[in-house]
Amino acid sequence: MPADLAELLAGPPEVAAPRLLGAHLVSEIDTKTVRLRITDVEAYKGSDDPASHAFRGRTERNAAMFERPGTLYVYRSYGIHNCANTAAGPVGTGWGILIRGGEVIEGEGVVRARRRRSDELTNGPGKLCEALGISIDHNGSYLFDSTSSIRMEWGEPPEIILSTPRVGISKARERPWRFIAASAATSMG
DNA sequence: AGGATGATGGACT
DNA sequence: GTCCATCATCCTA
Repeated sequence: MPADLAELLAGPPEVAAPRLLGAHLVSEIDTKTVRLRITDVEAYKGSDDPASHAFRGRTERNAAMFERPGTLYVYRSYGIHNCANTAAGPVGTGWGILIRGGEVIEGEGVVRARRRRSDELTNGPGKLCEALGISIDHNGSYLFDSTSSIRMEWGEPPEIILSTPRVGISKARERPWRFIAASAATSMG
Protein backbone atom coordinates (compact mmCIF):
# COMPACT_ATOMS: atom_id res chain seq x y z
CA MET A 1 0.00 0.00 0.00
CA PRO A 2 1.52 3.33 -1.06
CA ALA A 3 2.54 5.59 1.77
CA ASP A 4 0.98 9.03 1.96
CA LEU A 5 4.06 11.18 1.52
CA ALA A 6 2.43 14.38 2.71
CA GLU A 7 1.35 12.69 5.92
CA LEU A 8 4.79 11.13 6.32
CA LEU A 9 6.48 14.51 6.02
CA ALA A 10 4.28 15.89 8.78
CA GLY A 11 6.36 13.82 11.20
CA PRO A 12 9.90 14.32 12.48
CA PRO A 13 12.49 14.52 9.68
CA GLU A 14 14.81 11.80 11.03
CA VAL A 15 11.84 9.41 10.74
CA ALA A 16 10.46 10.72 7.45
CA ALA A 17 13.81 11.02 5.64
CA PRO A 18 14.64 7.29 5.30
CA ARG A 19 11.10 6.63 4.11
CA LEU A 20 11.51 9.20 1.35
CA LEU A 21 14.05 6.92 -0.30
CA GLY A 22 12.59 5.39 -3.44
CA ALA A 23 10.06 8.19 -3.89
CA HIS A 24 10.15 10.10 -7.17
CA LEU A 25 11.01 13.70 -7.87
CA VAL A 26 9.47 14.88 -11.13
CA SER A 27 10.25 18.13 -12.92
CA GLU A 28 8.33 19.47 -15.89
CA ILE A 29 10.16 22.53 -17.10
CA ASP A 30 10.26 23.95 -20.63
CA THR A 31 8.06 21.03 -21.76
CA LYS A 32 10.82 18.65 -20.67
CA THR A 33 10.17 15.93 -18.12
CA VAL A 34 12.75 14.46 -15.79
CA ARG A 35 11.90 11.76 -13.26
CA LEU A 36 14.29 10.81 -10.51
CA ARG A 37 14.26 8.08 -7.89
CA ILE A 38 15.49 9.52 -4.59
CA THR A 39 18.43 7.57 -3.15
CA ASP A 40 20.21 9.95 -0.77
CA VAL A 41 18.70 12.33 1.80
CA GLU A 42 19.61 14.12 5.04
CA ALA A 43 17.36 15.20 7.93
CA TYR A 44 17.72 18.63 9.55
CA LYS A 45 15.79 19.46 12.68
CA GLY A 46 15.48 23.22 12.95
CA SER A 47 16.13 24.78 16.34
CA ASP A 48 17.19 21.39 17.77
CA ASP A 49 19.96 21.05 15.20
CA PRO A 50 22.99 23.39 15.03
CA ALA A 51 23.74 22.14 11.50
CA SER A 52 20.34 23.30 10.22
CA HIS A 53 19.83 26.54 8.33
CA ALA A 54 16.78 27.03 10.54
CA PHE A 55 18.72 26.68 13.81
CA ARG A 56 18.67 30.41 14.52
CA GLY A 57 15.04 30.82 13.53
CA ARG A 58 13.20 32.08 10.51
CA THR A 59 14.92 34.40 8.06
CA GLU A 60 14.03 35.59 4.59
CA ARG A 61 16.17 32.86 3.04
CA ASN A 62 14.93 29.86 5.05
CA ALA A 63 11.28 30.91 5.34
CA ALA A 64 10.06 28.09 3.11
CA MET A 65 11.25 25.50 5.63
CA PHE A 66 8.80 26.94 8.16
CA GLU A 67 5.83 26.42 5.84
CA ARG A 68 3.68 23.28 5.57
CA PRO A 69 5.45 19.94 5.02
CA GLY A 70 6.09 19.36 1.33
CA THR A 71 7.06 22.97 0.70
CA LEU A 72 10.18 23.16 -1.44
CA TYR A 73 13.10 25.06 0.12
CA VAL A 74 15.77 25.97 -2.44
CA TYR A 75 18.89 27.85 -1.39
CA ARG A 76 22.05 28.94 -3.17
CA SER A 77 25.13 27.17 -1.92
CA TYR A 78 28.65 28.59 -2.10
CA GLY A 79 27.33 31.21 -4.49
CA ILE A 80 27.18 28.71 -7.32
CA HIS A 81 24.88 25.77 -6.75
CA ASN A 82 21.28 25.34 -5.74
CA CYS A 83 20.21 22.74 -3.20
CA ALA A 84 16.67 21.44 -2.64
CA ASN A 85 14.91 20.49 0.57
CA THR A 86 11.38 19.66 1.53
CA ALA A 87 9.90 21.20 4.65
CA ALA A 88 8.84 18.63 7.24
CA GLY A 89 7.06 18.53 10.58
CA PRO A 90 4.40 20.88 11.94
CA VAL A 91 4.22 24.37 10.42
CA GLY A 92 6.68 26.70 12.11
CA THR A 93 9.26 24.12 13.22
CA GLY A 94 11.76 24.72 10.41
CA TRP A 95 12.38 21.00 10.10
CA GLY A 96 13.41 19.75 6.70
CA ILE A 97 15.00 17.12 4.51
CA LEU A 98 17.80 17.81 2.03
CA ILE A 99 17.58 15.83 -1.20
CA ARG A 100 21.18 14.83 -1.93
CA GLY A 101 20.99 12.34 -4.76
CA GLY A 102 18.95 10.11 -7.01
CA GLU A 103 18.81 7.91 -10.08
CA VAL A 104 17.44 9.18 -13.37
CA ILE A 105 14.39 7.15 -14.36
CA GLU A 106 13.16 9.32 -17.22
CA GLY A 107 14.70 12.15 -19.23
CA GLU A 108 18.37 11.22 -19.16
CA GLY A 109 18.94 13.12 -22.40
CA VAL A 110 17.59 16.28 -20.81
CA VAL A 111 19.75 15.73 -17.75
CA ARG A 112 22.91 15.24 -19.81
CA ALA A 113 22.16 18.41 -21.73
CA ARG A 114 21.71 20.41 -18.52
CA ARG A 115 24.80 18.92 -16.88
CA ARG A 116 27.42 19.32 -19.53
CA ARG A 117 30.52 19.19 -17.36
CA SER A 118 30.43 15.85 -15.64
CA ASP A 119 29.44 12.25 -16.05
CA GLU A 120 28.20 12.32 -12.49
CA LEU A 121 24.62 13.32 -13.14
CA THR A 122 22.70 13.41 -9.86
CA ASN A 123 24.92 12.22 -7.00
CA GLY A 124 25.01 15.44 -5.00
CA PRO A 125 22.53 18.16 -4.02
CA GLY A 126 23.90 20.78 -6.44
CA LYS A 127 24.11 18.32 -9.30
CA LEU A 128 20.61 17.06 -8.62
CA CYS A 129 19.14 20.55 -8.82
CA GLU A 130 20.96 21.29 -12.04
CA ALA A 131 19.75 17.99 -13.50
CA LEU A 132 16.13 18.72 -12.63
CA GLY A 133 16.33 22.39 -13.61
CA ILE A 134 15.52 23.51 -10.05
CA SER A 135 16.37 27.15 -9.46
CA ILE A 136 15.75 29.67 -6.71
CA ASP A 137 12.51 30.55 -8.53
CA HIS A 138 11.04 27.26 -7.31
CA ASN A 139 11.65 28.14 -3.67
CA GLY A 140 8.38 27.98 -1.73
CA SER A 141 6.45 25.90 -4.25
CA TYR A 142 4.48 22.88 -3.05
CA LEU A 143 5.66 19.40 -4.01
CA PHE A 144 2.22 17.77 -3.78
CA ASP A 145 0.36 20.18 -6.07
CA SER A 146 -0.35 18.62 -9.47
CA THR A 147 0.17 22.02 -11.09
CA SER A 148 3.68 22.49 -9.63
CA SER A 149 6.59 22.10 -12.02
CA ILE A 150 8.50 20.19 -9.32
CA ARG A 151 6.57 17.38 -7.69
CA MET A 152 7.13 14.43 -5.38
CA GLU A 153 5.38 11.13 -6.08
CA TRP A 154 5.34 7.75 -4.46
CA GLY A 155 7.91 5.16 -5.56
CA GLU A 156 8.95 1.69 -4.44
CA PRO A 157 11.10 1.91 -1.28
CA PRO A 158 14.58 0.36 -1.37
CA GLU A 159 15.30 -2.98 0.26
CA ILE A 160 18.30 -1.72 2.17
CA ILE A 161 18.85 1.65 3.84
CA LEU A 162 22.21 2.85 5.11
CA SER A 163 22.43 5.47 7.83
CA THR A 164 25.60 7.58 8.13
CA PRO A 165 26.73 10.98 9.42
CA ARG A 166 25.75 13.97 7.32
CA VAL A 167 28.05 15.40 4.69
CA GLY A 168 29.77 18.75 4.57
CA ILE A 169 28.84 19.98 8.03
CA SER A 170 30.99 20.73 11.07
CA LYS A 171 28.30 20.72 13.77
CA ALA A 172 26.21 17.86 15.20
CA ARG A 173 28.35 15.34 13.36
CA GLU A 174 27.25 12.64 15.80
CA ARG A 175 23.75 12.47 14.33
CA PRO A 176 23.57 9.72 11.68
CA TRP A 177 20.88 11.51 9.72
CA ARG A 178 22.05 10.83 6.20
CA PHE A 179 20.09 7.96 4.64
CA ILE A 180 21.18 6.15 1.49
CA ALA A 181 19.28 3.61 -0.58
CA ALA A 182 21.37 0.55 -1.38
CA SER A 183 20.59 -2.66 -3.19
CA ALA A 184 21.73 -6.12 -2.15
CA ALA A 185 24.03 -6.23 -5.17
CA THR A 186 25.76 -2.93 -4.49
CA SER A 187 28.05 -2.12 -1.62
CA MET A 188 28.45 1.53 -0.88
CA GLY A 189 31.14 3.32 1.05
C1' DA B 1 42.30 7.29 -6.03
C1' DG B 2 42.80 11.07 -3.41
C1' DG B 3 44.05 15.77 -1.73
C1' DA B 4 44.07 20.87 -2.66
C1' DT B 5 41.83 24.85 -4.58
C1' DG B 6 39.14 28.50 -6.89
C1' DA B 7 34.54 30.17 -7.98
C1' DT B 8 31.12 33.18 -5.70
C1' DG B 9 26.95 34.91 -2.83
C1' DG B 10 24.48 35.26 1.37
C1' DA B 11 24.24 35.05 6.41
C1' DC B 12 26.40 35.91 10.44
C1' DT B 13 30.10 37.83 14.18
C1' DG C 1 35.97 39.53 7.41
C1' DT C 2 34.73 34.52 7.95
C1' DC C 3 32.02 30.53 7.37
C1' DC C 4 29.53 27.57 4.77
C1' DA C 5 24.12 21.40 3.94
C1' DT C 6 29.24 22.22 -3.19
C1' DC C 7 31.45 21.07 -7.44
C1' DA C 8 34.86 20.79 -11.21
C1' DT C 9 39.50 20.93 -12.15
C1' DC C 10 44.15 20.50 -11.37
C1' DC C 11 47.60 18.46 -9.32
C1' DT C 12 50.45 14.25 -7.01
C1' DA C 13 50.61 9.01 -7.15
